[in-house]
Amino acid sequence: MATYQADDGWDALGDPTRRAIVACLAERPRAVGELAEVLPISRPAVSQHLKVLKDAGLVTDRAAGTRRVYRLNPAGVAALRDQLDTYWNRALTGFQDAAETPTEEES
Amino acid sequence: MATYQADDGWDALGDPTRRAIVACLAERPRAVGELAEVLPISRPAVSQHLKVLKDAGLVTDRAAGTRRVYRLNPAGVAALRDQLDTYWNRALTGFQDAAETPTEEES
DNA sequence: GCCTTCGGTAAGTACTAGCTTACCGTTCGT
DNA sequence: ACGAACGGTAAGCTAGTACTTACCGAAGGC
Repeated sequence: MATYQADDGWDALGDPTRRAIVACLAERPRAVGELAEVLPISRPAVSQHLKVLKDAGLVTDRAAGTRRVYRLNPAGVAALRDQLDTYWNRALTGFQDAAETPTEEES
Repeated sequence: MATYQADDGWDALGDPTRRAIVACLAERPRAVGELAEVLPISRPAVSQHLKVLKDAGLVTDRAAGTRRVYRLNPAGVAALRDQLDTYWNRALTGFQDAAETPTEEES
């Protein structure tokens, strides 16, 4: 298998093409061929990316005749969102001591 | 420059090591050397990752003597969270028509 | 039944990003 | 002023991943 196996939703979204797929599926569910028409890559490449996204739990697929319709998985997206919330809360509660010192370069 | 330039916070979080750094900085701000002690990589590698995270707006740095203390940037984290919210909302509002058809393999 | 459409898989290639060591500038301590 | 600590940068190597074309199975239309 030359395809990449994502352990994590973050790894899956680390690729710009996969983010484009996710953004596309956020509008409405689409078949593999539809995605390949929009994106600047071949259809097999789309399949490989969809496999990664599916393994990461970010999309779900459903057979519809000969076509296979992929849609965004809200649960997977929510999982990432919760993790970001954790970071965000820790960053705020732990240390506001330098609220007036934003990213100074040097003296 | 052999260092990777992230266009996006997603690209920055696409790397497991950078996620470890972010998780570490979420607890409390740390200097570069402190991070290098905890992480299984060399100090220059940490520096390179911090540059990527800084360019992505996920961390901020502050000079403290000879040391340089990095901390998580709540604004950067919030930006990613908002984007996930958008995806999440679209996924829910656009198509709940198949709420009872989760990831079936085939007939 | 046949052919077409659709999509996943295999094999192979090219590029890029992450790591290392080596080096240099800066700041503090004495 | 000298030395040490801290950290950013350069150059180079390696690994892995994103892409391609070719092939194959499955489901529908006529």
